[in-house]
Amino acid sequence: MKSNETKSLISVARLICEETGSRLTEKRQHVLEVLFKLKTPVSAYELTEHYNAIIGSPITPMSVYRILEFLEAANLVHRLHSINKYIICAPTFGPWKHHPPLFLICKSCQCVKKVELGNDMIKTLSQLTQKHGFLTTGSQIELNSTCETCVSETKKSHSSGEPNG
Amino acid sequence: MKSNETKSLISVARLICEETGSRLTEKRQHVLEVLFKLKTPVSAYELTEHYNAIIGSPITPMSVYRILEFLEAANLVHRLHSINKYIICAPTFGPWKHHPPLFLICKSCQCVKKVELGNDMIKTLSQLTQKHGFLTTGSQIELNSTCETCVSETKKSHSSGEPNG
DNA sequence: TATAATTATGTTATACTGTATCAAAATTAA
DNA sequence: TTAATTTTGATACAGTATAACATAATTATA
Repeated sequence: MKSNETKSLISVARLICEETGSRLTEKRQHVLEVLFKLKTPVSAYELTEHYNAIIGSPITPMSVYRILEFLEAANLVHRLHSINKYIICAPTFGPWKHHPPLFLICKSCQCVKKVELGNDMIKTLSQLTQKHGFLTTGSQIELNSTCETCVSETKKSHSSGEPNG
Repeated sequence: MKSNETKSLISVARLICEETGSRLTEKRQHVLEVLFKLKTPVSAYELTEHYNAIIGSPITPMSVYRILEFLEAANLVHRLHSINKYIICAPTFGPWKHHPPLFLICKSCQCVKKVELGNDMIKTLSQLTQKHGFLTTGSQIELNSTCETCVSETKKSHSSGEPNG
């Protein structure tokens, strides 16, 4: 039993595919659904495991890579280069042909937060990239840092004086 | 015969290491020198090949990884997460403990441009990351896009109507 | 409808990337 | 000199990504 959210996701995805003359096959749908359920970013191999656990018919990493490539090109999935993982990207997250969001990625626990940039920020960034000979559209920004949780945990283990072994 | 630039690089690196009580060993020096010569970002394995080609004594990827980790912690080498590559970072490029630069990376040819951000830009970004529970210091920003050269080359091959096979 | 062309997936193999582990060597501290 | 620490050597292996070719499914064309 699919949720309404999932149904809407699939129908939007189908529209996007039809626009470009490509097909939203069953496997591609399933990959989207699995990513939608997970919400959190996963590697292609992790996705393969989840797929095989959730969906009836099995899939190989090779197919997953191909499907991810397709979905990424269709702006339905986003690839986080810094951590080699994938997350669902539309329609809940929305496309960003002209307004790339900022992805905050924790170096330690690899949690991710998507942040919308303000208009002036976008403008400044666009000017900067153009000035240096890079395309603005289709760009994606990843900021690698450390999240509060990981910072406080590091502090704890340091201040408590517990041994590392 | 080492250039003056290389000599100054090494002496600065030595100072940084001495500050933290660590050692700038021969291998570490060599890795720095190879990266300095290359200027362009390389993977750990590519670096290994260059090292073995340039330097007399051979090195294994395992050692290269360890040395890169060390040099990165010392702010002498920068790791570009998005493309899993390393570039020299000091003293020519300078450290950025509190003012992370923006790295423009071409998805197609993987060329890299380092861009200094203005003070207001830094400020806005810092506020944004803090607001979302991420650390500001030690962060690094990578923007994946396409460089002008690759854009025009794509256009050329498309407009000329030449077949893809 | 039959045939050809295109697209998508199956399957296997393999290359590339990164880390764990333990041993040996080199350096520093006592 | 001995002990502790740091660095490197060497091997194995886990994880990531792609190449290549075969088969199946879909679409286009006669």
